[in-house]
Amino acid sequence: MLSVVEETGRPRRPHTGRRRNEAAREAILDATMDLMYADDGAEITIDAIAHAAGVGRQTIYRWWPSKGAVAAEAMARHAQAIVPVTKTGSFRADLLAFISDSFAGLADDRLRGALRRLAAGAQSDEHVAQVLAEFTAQRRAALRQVLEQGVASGDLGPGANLPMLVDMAYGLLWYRVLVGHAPLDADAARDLTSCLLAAGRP
Amino acid sequence: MLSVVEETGRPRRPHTGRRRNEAAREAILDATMDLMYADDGAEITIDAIAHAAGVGRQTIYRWWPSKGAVAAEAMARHAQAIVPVTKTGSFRADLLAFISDSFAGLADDRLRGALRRLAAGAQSDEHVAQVLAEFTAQRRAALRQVLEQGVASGDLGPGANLPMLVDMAYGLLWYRVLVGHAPLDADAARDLTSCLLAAGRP
Amino acid sequence: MLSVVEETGRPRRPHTGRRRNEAAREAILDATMDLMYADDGAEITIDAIAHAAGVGRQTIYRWWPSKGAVAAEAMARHAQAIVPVTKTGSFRADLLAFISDSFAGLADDRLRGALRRLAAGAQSDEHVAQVLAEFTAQRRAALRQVLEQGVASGDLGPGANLPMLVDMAYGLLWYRVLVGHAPLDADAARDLTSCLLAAGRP
Amino acid sequence: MLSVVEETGRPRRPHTGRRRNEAAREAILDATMDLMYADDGAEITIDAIAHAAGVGRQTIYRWWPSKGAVAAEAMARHAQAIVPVTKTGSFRADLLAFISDSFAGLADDRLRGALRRLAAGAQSDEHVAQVLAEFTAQRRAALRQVLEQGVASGDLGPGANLPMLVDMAYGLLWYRVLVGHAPLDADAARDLTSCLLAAGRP
DNA sequence: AGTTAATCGAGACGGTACGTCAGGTCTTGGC
DNA sequence: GCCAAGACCTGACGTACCGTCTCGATTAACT
Repeated sequence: MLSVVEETGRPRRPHTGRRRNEAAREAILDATMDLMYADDGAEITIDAIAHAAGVGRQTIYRWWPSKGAVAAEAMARHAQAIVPVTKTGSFRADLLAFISDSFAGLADDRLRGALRRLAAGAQSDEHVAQVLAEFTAQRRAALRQVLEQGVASGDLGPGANLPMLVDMAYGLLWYRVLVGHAPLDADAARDLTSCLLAAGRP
Repeated sequence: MLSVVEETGRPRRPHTGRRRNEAAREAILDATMDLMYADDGAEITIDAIAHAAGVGRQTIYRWWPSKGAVAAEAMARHAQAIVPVTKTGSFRADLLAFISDSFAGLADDRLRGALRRLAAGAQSDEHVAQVLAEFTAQRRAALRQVLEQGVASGDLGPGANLPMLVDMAYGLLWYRVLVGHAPLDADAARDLTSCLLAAGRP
Repeated sequence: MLSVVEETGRPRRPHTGRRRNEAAREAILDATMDLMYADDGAEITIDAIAHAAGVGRQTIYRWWPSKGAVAAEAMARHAQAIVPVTKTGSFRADLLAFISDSFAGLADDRLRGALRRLAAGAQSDEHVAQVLAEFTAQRRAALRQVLEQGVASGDLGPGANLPMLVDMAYGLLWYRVLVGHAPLDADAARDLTSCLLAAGRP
Repeated sequence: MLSVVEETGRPRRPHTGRRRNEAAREAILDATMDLMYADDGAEITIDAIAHAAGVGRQTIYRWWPSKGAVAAEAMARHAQAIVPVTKTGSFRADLLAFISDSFAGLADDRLRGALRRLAAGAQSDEHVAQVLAEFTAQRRAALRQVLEQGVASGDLGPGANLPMLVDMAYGLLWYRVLVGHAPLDADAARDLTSCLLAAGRP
């Protein structure tokens, strides 16, 4: 529909006067995500975000304290429960499904790239660090929920150190994502599942 | 007046003519480490490294392809034999010692900060990524060596998935370093050791 | 505390937003002229201009294509109406006055130095060449105007080759400025005037 | 002859031990002239000269105090009486021939470029200035010699201001070379000759 | 209905760091 | 001692972003 898009391809947002323009805000977050997903390894700059969003730089600085804060909010918007917890009856099958799904999602180069940028950004930007912390906490909680089913079913011992098991699992995932020395494929998912079961065995 | 040091306090390195000046190389790496250890949060600049090392910028660019590569090599130089493999006779004690020592080294905020910078830099700089890969490969090899003693002693089963165990251990370490949601203290070392033993049990 | 000048002594120019800041432009040109007039023989640096003008380097690059172009424009600004055309009634007196004034202005070492830099710069910088061309064209036009009075009064023949006379006059001037083998004093002005009159005689 | 030139095209000069290598000296001067004649407008660098001459930079610095000094000496070597003084019997013809020949030599873009570089370099390098002074003095002497024939023959008056005529002639030449606003063609030579004759007429 | 006020896209501004280039000095190893 | 080679320190270059500032427009909210 031509009325929304100029021939430059830039959406011509309606002015909202003296109230914040939500369309601009979303354009900024969308553009930021696009850039984080981009696999060209290019550094993300405020200029690039502003230009991609068709926005003035000042509009970004008006609403976010730092580039990391923008990236963080953009990531947080997209970090919704990617891996739903399934229940098949068999604990091992449930755990394997959870881990396999988690790994499978990371087969996408662009998503893996975004996570790497997120982790890297968190090391120097407090806002990003917070988003990473919340994001990983959600994931840990989800996995822990799965493992607690294992305790309930007796597949794991009552004294199993669940936080440690969770951290070992996600530790392996992030370690391989960030270092890249080994894949996160179906075999890895199976092996990790076995190790976790053995480590938590009664 | 000392013959080695000018009144400026800068070591007056002897010129080595048309051959690479090893003293300059080491001054650069030392200065880089000093700056990485500095926890003032300041970004490390090529200018800062050059100035601190008493070196021209071009001398850095001549030998390293990027700032990250310098930092990486500086890190690698200091990461030698941080954790010596001990042998006490008991496999569990050896493994616990290795992990405890590894964790203990990371109690230093500045070293942890350097590792975080290293991991973050690896996500956008290919040269840093390579050094991180080599560095972590060394550490994995060291841990694997320890675990193989466990296989030999029968504490671990002959079919234990050693690469997976190693990645789980270092995964946990890096995960907690980079996310910071849980400590790497003595309890964590003990718990991790137990989990690894259980996961690799015959 | 003065409202215009900070304690650093730097004029705190008002920001003009998204429009070019004329005050900055003039500060740049003024600083450039100051540096060109400085006879310390130091090479003029973009950094030096920017610093002296209290301006970022990029602001210079934004508006001028090369260092020479800045210098050229700075020169051109100061070269306005250095030699006013006078009219006394006697053509010979007018011509002598014009030439004498032109020569007298070059008695200043610093102005002569600036012209030498201008001519030298024009040989390798197209932008400077253009400014030099325009500047010299203005001067030639002024002299030609004087000579045309001579044609009108009959002191010069109707077929006098005015462009050649003009070029001979300014040629001598520049030749002596650039080579420095002979002075541009009152005697020289008188002799040149005589020669021009003789060469253009009816 | 192939024994002198490597396949790289670089002359393999014989080493002269602890005595200065004249072949190297000439290679440097030749390379410098080649670069000055080059019409690509590129700045001449010591590196470029050294590389073109197949010489170490130090060998240049050992024998010349500055880049300009090299260029100056190189120019001086080639500045031998380019314009021979002819004698046809007619003073006007002799003068026209001298001026025409002088102009004709400057039809070559590369020679004109070299002269422009020479004049430009003289403004900031004392050594080049000296060479330019000597070179132009030679030319002025040659032209003066021609004009003195005119005085002897009566074509010029006994009180003709020869230095002024000479400077007007060469002034015009250099002015047009350096500013480039008008050509140095046959017409110009003829007009200049006429003006000089008129200006020096008894 | 007119005034005020805040947002928006835009882009100039003063800076800082970048990576490159050239200058001039120094040393090696061969002759 | 001269020469080719090339590393060294220095410093200027032109570029990329940063975060700030102002503009003119647009519109909402308040007279």
